[in-house]
Amino acid sequence: MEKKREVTIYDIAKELNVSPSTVSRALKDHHSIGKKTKKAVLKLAEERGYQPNVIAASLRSNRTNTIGVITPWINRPFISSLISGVEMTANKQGYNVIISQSHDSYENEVANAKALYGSRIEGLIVSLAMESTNYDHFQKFLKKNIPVVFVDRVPDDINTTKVVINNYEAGFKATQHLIEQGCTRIAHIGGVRHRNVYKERMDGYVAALRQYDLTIDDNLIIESDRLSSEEGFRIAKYLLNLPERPDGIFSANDTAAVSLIKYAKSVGVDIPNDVAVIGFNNDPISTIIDPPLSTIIHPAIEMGKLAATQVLNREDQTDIVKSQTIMLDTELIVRESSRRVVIPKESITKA
Amino acid sequence: MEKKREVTIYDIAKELNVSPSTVSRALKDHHSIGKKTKKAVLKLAEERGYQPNVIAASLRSNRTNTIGVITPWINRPFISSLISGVEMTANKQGYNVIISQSHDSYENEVANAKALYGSRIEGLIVSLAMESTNYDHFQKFLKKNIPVVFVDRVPDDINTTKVVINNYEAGFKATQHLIEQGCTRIAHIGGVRHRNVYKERMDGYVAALRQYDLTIDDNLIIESDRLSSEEGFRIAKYLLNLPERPDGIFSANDTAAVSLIKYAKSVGVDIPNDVAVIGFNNDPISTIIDPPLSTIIHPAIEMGKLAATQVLNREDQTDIVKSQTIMLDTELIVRESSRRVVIPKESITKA
DNA sequence: TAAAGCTACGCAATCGATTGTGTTATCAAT
DNA sequence: ATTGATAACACAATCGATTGCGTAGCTTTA
Repeated sequence: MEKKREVTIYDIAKELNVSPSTVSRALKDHHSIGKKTKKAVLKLAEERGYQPNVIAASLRSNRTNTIGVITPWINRPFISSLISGVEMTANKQGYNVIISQSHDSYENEVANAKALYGSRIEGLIVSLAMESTNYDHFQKFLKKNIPVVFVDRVPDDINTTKVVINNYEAGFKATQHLIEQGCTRIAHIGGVRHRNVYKERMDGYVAALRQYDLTIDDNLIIESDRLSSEEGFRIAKYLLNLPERPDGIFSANDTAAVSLIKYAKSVGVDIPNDVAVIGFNNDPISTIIDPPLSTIIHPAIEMGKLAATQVLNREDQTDIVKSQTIMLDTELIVRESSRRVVIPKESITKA
Repeated sequence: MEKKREVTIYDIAKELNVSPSTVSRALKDHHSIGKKTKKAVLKLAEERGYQPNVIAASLRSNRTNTIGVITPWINRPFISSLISGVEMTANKQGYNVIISQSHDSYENEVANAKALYGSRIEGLIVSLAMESTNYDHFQKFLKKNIPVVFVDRVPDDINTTKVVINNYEAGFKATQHLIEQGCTRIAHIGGVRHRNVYKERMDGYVAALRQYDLTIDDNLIIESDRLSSEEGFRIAKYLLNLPERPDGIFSANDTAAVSLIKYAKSVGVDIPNDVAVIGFNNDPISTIIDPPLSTIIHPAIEMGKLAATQVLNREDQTDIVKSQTIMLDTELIVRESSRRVVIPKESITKA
């Protein structure tokens, strides 16, 4: 099988008796090329099925038209939606998106960053691994002025652009909602504290309790490093069997909240009347569980689009604005898992 | 801000008073380079933080170490898991993965294929858009001997490697299971017929009915082009209000099945005793719905890994085996949505 | 009519790594 | 001491596209 050589600008140049540079310029619609020549080049290029060699162009121009993405996993509702958003705007602007996953491991994250750096990506979008507390592996991008945008799970001590949701406010709203439903003993199922999203949701939770003069009971604040379905069951078992059972639970994700509801049902605890529950993320499962789970909406696709926009627009820009945090609002979705028939006390004022 | 030039083999060569070719060979552990020279080169490369320019190497060697993926969407449980699998094996072999989504549109699929072709990918993994019935846009890959592997939603008239599940058998098993539970009037919620997966699931369904001498009623066979949640409701409404209501329903995906169950519950139809239901995919929601949904397991991550393996191993291989279909087995998961207490009639023999 | 200004294009270097083809030492063998 | 073999490296072309600079030819202007 003979290798069919690709058509190059040289082939076209030779055939038209012009120079390769003329062909190159004609193809790029350069002003200094005559109309006739331009037309002839375009025509022949079309005929010969000319495909520009982006690799060669990349080498010369030092641009790859590619951005990279590092996320913990890609097969999770929130993250896959986020990546979907990234792909949409990148695609629209003619950029490729290279993905990689850290599996929540620091080592993988470092390895992925290194690989992407080697691939000469022009921008990087990262949602941090659960494990990561050191962020040096991103410095080489910044030093080379390659924009790095963090999304959702972001570091706090690095000077760059971040796209996040207002986790604090969301945590506050969720908790406040439970309070307004008459809950007074509210537990929180949270993630690891060193990860901004979980810390802030908890902070919001604590702040709400404070604002409404409710006691903060450390026994009701759980820190889980997984927030998986299994963890959800384990935690549910613990919380619902406490001597003084909580009457409201704010979970930092839907997965754990759903497991908790399932467990509650299995032991005859009434949701929402015995215990009101609210989750986080608005995963598909939240609408399926019975009773449907109240939750917080994450604008995942939007976040992806925004992150991509940030990365792409940061390019060849002066570094006046080095750091920036874009904070998106969330929305509280009240469903049956937390909607009580009881009228909240009048003493409670809306914030 | 001064542009820091990257360290090249020329820099290293100059500093060591050797030629760039020697540096290149030393870095690649070529045999014709002396130990001392090799060591010196490696040492200096390390010191200077040399990063090989993959673009330049690509241009010369005509290899990009990149594969492309085109899927309808990426934010769907099955597909994101599939991509996750692709990424894992590609990453392990040092390949990048560029993703793109067709949004189930033929036009997008064509555009994506074109873009990826331009990006000089070395392999392509595709799950077809719902719309696509023409596959010419993949021919240019095949002509250039770039491996194309189709996954799950595959064309039937193209000569290349495919990774699929045994949809026919799965459809058969699902239907047979309903029959064994005593259902005699079984409906099927299917997808568009021109898409292999849906056609085959339906074929399996029909075959099972035939084998057990049940009548095939066209009114009970629905073709939906979305199989969305909304469609599920619409179809549920239709099916459950038929004069002769079906007593079993096999849905080609979980989304529609779950909607159907929800609707059934809302109108007081007992699942599984009035109507037994089975879905397809084992989406997370299938375990959350009450009663839990029986379904068919798709080995999504495995399929992704396999597809990637196929693509990567097909390279620089002679084209002896041009076409190959790898068919994976599925598993029937019986949950409460289809488990009846009734003993199936003795007349029913297992296949 | 000569100087100045365009128009339309060609030349050749460049981006870095790779690789086929030399070219020198060095050493063993006769 | 001469030859052939081998080790260790250098040269230079190559992969295609891009681009700063240069120039021939034609037009315009004083």
